Amino acid sequence: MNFSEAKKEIDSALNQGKLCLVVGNCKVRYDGRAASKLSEGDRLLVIKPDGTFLVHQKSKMNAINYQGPGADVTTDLDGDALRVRAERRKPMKEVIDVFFHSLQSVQSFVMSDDSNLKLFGSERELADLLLDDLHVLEKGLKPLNKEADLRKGFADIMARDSSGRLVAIEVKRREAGLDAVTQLARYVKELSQRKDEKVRGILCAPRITDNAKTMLEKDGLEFIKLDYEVSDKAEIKGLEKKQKSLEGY
Amino acid sequence: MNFSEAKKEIDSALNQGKLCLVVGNCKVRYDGRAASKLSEGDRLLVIKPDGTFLVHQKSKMNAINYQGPGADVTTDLDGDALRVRAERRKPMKEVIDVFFHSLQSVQSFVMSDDSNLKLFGSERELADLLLDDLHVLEKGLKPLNKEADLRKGFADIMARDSSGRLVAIEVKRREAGLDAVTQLARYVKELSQRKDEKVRGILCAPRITDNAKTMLEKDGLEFIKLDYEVSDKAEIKGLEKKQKSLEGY
DNA sequence: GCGATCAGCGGCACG
DNA sequence: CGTGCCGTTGATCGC
Repeated sequence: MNFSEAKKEIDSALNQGKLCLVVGNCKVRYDGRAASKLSEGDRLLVIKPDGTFLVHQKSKMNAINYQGPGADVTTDLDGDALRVRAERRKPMKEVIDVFFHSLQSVQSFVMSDDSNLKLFGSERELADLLLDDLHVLEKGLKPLNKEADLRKGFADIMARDSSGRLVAIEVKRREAGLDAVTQLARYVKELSQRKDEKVRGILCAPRITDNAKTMLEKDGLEFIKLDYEVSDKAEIKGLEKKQKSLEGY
Repeated sequence: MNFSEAKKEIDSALNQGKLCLVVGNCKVRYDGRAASKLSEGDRLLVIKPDGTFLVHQKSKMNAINYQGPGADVTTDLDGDALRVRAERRKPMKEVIDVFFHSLQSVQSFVMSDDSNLKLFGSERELADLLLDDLHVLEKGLKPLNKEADLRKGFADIMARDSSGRLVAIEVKRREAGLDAVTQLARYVKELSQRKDEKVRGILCAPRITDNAKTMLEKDGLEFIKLDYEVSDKAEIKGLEKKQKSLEGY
């Protein structure tokens, strides 16, 4: 395909707010938050109407080079190559240059789409469901306001147990690692200082790594295994108490 | 475009290890780690030779539905729609069904590409550079990374200061938030317990949020502002000591 | 707009 | 293989 035709096609697509796909052999250069070079190879370039700019190789899920929504895309005939540039200034100045040396295809499409994804099984959804069934965790647990105590990030669920102690509950939709325990520990620490009372911390997840469990126990926190099913409607399938509090350290 | 022709084209592309692009109006359903529904709209489907399966809407960087490398892709004429399915069993059973009701384009391409990205400015690179210039952080700091202290999760750099105290240094390539402080605090805590001596913790980043700085100071940790430039070769531009130790808590 | 956190995170490196 | 953690993380939500 001819470069100047290709340039026209891309420019026109950009102008009309169409999705533009370019396949060809290219080099890529990026300079911004980091910097990168990619030597010649066949790639797919996707340019979306919102400025999204994706350079895909033949494997892997993620684009090898990219620019998010809001990028300014321009084209230029640069000697024996067609240069497509995506530029951004918002977080900081960033530039991607794609130098096409040969083209397999340039196409553009009108994309009409008003639909939003409906997702089931998010952490938020699980926490909401659990809030309505706190007794499955422990008898006598009474929910407090869900997330209002701290402004700078706090536990998913706050509650009081049957003996009146404050309980911070962190829900994870997948295996909990060290970071999850660290996070809960921070919440418990800050809360107990703020409220000047002992606070329990419960981590709910379908699984926990060995290291995380060790650290959690050392910190006097608790883990409750919580499996769930997703099927149009996120549902809590069951749970298994595995670890009780060690009463401080 | 005709569905049965499209099916043939896609099947052939899959068979020959080509990149396949499909643009058309479709519905999408996903069931796996979570579940989702997406009603009709125009989308781009990218199928890579390694099984990568991406459904892109007209905006945003990330695919709205996807399957990673290793997915098994099949097609089926399903009444008045062309169904393209990506199935995976590896982490767990996951299925995406894309139902095309009309097609704008089906194309496939041979993709020859042996190049790897050269990236400059990664955290690892910054840490390595800093390791060779520890004095810019503080006079008398001596690196001791060869000890390879902990296996599972540890500070980027370990050193000893002029008075012989152990120092854990965490490098962040971007603004440090609460999580970065929490992470460093965990390292320092574990290390001081393990080594049975007081350990200093230094966080190096171009910026730190207010909350994070507050927490860091309360935990007796230190922050050193560390700017850098990336230009073909990651370079440490300068630094600014901002916060000194508060001598334990 | 900043900040904290989630994500079907993905990907990598190391044990 | 698990596990920790970085990422040009991106995207969302609350303030």
